[in-house]
Amino acid sequence: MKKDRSEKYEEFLDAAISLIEEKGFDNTSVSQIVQRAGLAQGTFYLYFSSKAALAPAIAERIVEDAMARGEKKKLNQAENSKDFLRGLIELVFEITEDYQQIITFLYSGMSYYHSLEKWEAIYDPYYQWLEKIFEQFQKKGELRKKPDTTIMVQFTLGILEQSAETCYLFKRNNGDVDKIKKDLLEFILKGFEENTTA
Amino acid sequence: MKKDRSEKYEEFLDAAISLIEEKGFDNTSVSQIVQRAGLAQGTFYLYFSSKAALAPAIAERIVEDAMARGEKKKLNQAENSKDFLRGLIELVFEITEDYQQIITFLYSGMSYYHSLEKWEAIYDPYYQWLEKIFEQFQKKGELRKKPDTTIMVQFTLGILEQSAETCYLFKRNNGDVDKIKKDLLEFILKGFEENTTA
Amino acid sequence: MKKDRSEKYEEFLDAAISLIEEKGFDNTSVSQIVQRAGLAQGTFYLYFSSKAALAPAIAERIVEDAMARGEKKKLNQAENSKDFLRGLIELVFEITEDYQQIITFLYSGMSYYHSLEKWEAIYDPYYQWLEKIFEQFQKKGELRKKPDTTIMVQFTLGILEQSAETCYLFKRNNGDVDKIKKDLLEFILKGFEENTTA
Amino acid sequence: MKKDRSEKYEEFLDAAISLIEEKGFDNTSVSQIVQRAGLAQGTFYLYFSSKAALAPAIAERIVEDAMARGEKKKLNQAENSKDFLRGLIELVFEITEDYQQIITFLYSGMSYYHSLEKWEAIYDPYYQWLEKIFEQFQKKGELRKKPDTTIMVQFTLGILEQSAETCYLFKRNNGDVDKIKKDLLEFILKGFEENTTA
DNA sequence: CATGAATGAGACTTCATTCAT
DNA sequence: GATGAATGAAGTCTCATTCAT
Repeated sequence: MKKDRSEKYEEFLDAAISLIEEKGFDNTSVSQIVQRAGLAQGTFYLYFSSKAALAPAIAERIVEDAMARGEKKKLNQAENSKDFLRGLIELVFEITEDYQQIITFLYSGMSYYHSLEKWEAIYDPYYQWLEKIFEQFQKKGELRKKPDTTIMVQFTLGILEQSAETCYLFKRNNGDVDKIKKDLLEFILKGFEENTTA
Repeated sequence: MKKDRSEKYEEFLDAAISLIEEKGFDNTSVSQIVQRAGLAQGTFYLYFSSKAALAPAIAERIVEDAMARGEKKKLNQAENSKDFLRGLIELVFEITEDYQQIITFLYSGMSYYHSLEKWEAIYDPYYQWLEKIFEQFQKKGELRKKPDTTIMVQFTLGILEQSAETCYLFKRNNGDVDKIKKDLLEFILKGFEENTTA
Repeated sequence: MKKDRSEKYEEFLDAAISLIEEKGFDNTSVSQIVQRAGLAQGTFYLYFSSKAALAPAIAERIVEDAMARGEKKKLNQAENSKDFLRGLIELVFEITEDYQQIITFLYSGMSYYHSLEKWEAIYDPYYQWLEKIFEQFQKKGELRKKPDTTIMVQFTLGILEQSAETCYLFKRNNGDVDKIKKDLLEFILKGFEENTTA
Repeated sequence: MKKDRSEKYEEFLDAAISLIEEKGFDNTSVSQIVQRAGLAQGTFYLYFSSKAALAPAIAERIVEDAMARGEKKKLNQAENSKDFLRGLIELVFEITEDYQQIITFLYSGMSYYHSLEKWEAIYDPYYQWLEKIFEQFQKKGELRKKPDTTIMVQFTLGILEQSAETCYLFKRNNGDVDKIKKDLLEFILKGFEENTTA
């Protein structure tokens, strides 16, 4: 089993992600995955030690995708915290729309299939990257210093993910997605912004 | 299949919840459930039409439990919004600690096993109950009017659940749970409180 | 378990026959039968020692029904062999139309569920009754003497049942049922009638 | 699932036929079949999509067997209609002796497990083959023209199958099987033969 | 007599994984 | 490396039958 992404590794991952997004992890069989990938049953086990090994691989893929999109959006070059947050909101909503089911599965599958350390290692770069940006704006004096950036990232991602999920899962608030985003922006800013009124 | 909660219905539910909490839904078999419940295999199907029918039943149970605990905590009689939120934070953290895995499963199982309408019907009383309390404090002038209570509840529950989950799943912030709760309180209040400083 | 036909005994039999006719014996469960009969699960076993005990009871019912219809048609008072056969053809087609699936099941279930002697005892009155009529016409000189009446009955019933079954099962020959009946009449008469041409 | 008769496909079919012959279709389980075939449980489903898929496969096998035996007997090269019929009687009795229970099951299982069209397609070659032979003798002037060959075949097969079944199922007429065959021959000839006496 | 909740054996089927080619 | 037929354990669910009320 090689982990350095070969062509077939990626094909299996693509197939797996699209199937799990459609039917959930447990309702997706290895044979469906290999069929969609157009490869042979046995070949799967040349690239993944087991079906369960897909979970961290998928998480990795999503984290990388999120960061790539964030950099394409030039989040770290945002002029001010408001613009940055606006971009982050877009990012989280996009990712959630694309990987909704997968993400929820990843949360539920985490503890059973793998060690938590493994998961933390996977998500760490993403968190670190965001913390760094928050720090920038703290230094610039746009954001408060009190909850440290770890917490800020945690809270921000928390509401954003949950809200995006609610938006796409239950299609209530339908059409008002933009209003939700606006409310979120305001809510988070109020929570973290330096009191500029004083 | 009778759904009016009989003694055995509850026994099956107890067994199912504890097992799913331990191993996840798909890794829990009906035979394990009946074994833990001390009943016969066939009896299970007298109370649940299928294994999948457990999901909404569990959700119902949790919602009822949450509301019962909330009422015991007299959340709706809180003197001010700060006390109320403090209580709500406690509530969400407690529920999450007890039902952590189950809740994540419920999110992931929703779309595959049942209609969204069913889920909304189950969760509705809980949301309504909270919205009503938020309204009280809006009327008292303690909370802002702008994001309507639906959104307030959604955001508040969103960060609380996500944060509690993060706390208990990854045991980082360990010991600092109290600090997290304090930060959450402050963050939410800043986001929704009427500017009393002016 | 009483075998002398009580009201409930007949109700179970009615329910069983209609269900088996719809879905076959093995796809019909005792619980479906009691439900259609409007009685309780346990009550079934007061009237039938087991599900398998239905088979001979049903056969009995059909044989009785066939003979009752035959007597109502006054088959034994037919003026000549042609009229008699015409009536018999009608009878077999009617019975087959009403009990099609059941009859085939009875054939297939015979050997597994019960002793052949039991079956012969059930069908015997029917055969005897027909043999007696054939004899009348033999004595009158309308039918040949050579294949004895046992064989005549066997052959006649054989083609009639098979043909009726084919007509109703495969709906080919559709509409031509009358033509089939005419052909059957002619065929059987040619086979058994005394050569009146000489 | 491959249907092109592989070695294992035939092994499963052999095992299934012998078991069903012994105990009937519904009393035969897939595990018994695989056990008798000496293969694994899962392998069965590589060759048959379900247990029900056995039914048409078995029918196909029997039809092919019947035609192969018929050709070996050179039925279509019979010198006259009498010889042909004698051969056909032998054939039907042999087949019925070998596949007695199976054939009855096929009749009863037809409607529940599969579309009638499927069944007709399976049996069609057999009927066509026989019709062609009957036609030969019609053209030679040995058989009457009036009931068309479709009907002739239907009637002939009808009595033969029913009689053979009766012979082997109820073992009455025991020893007299030859007499039955003689009577059948005479009966059918009388029914279809051209009046050569005139 | 009648009831119907409870039982538990057993049926069908799926699927992750292996291994000879 | 790649293949895909074969495996057999395990899962969900049904159902004939019993028995306490």
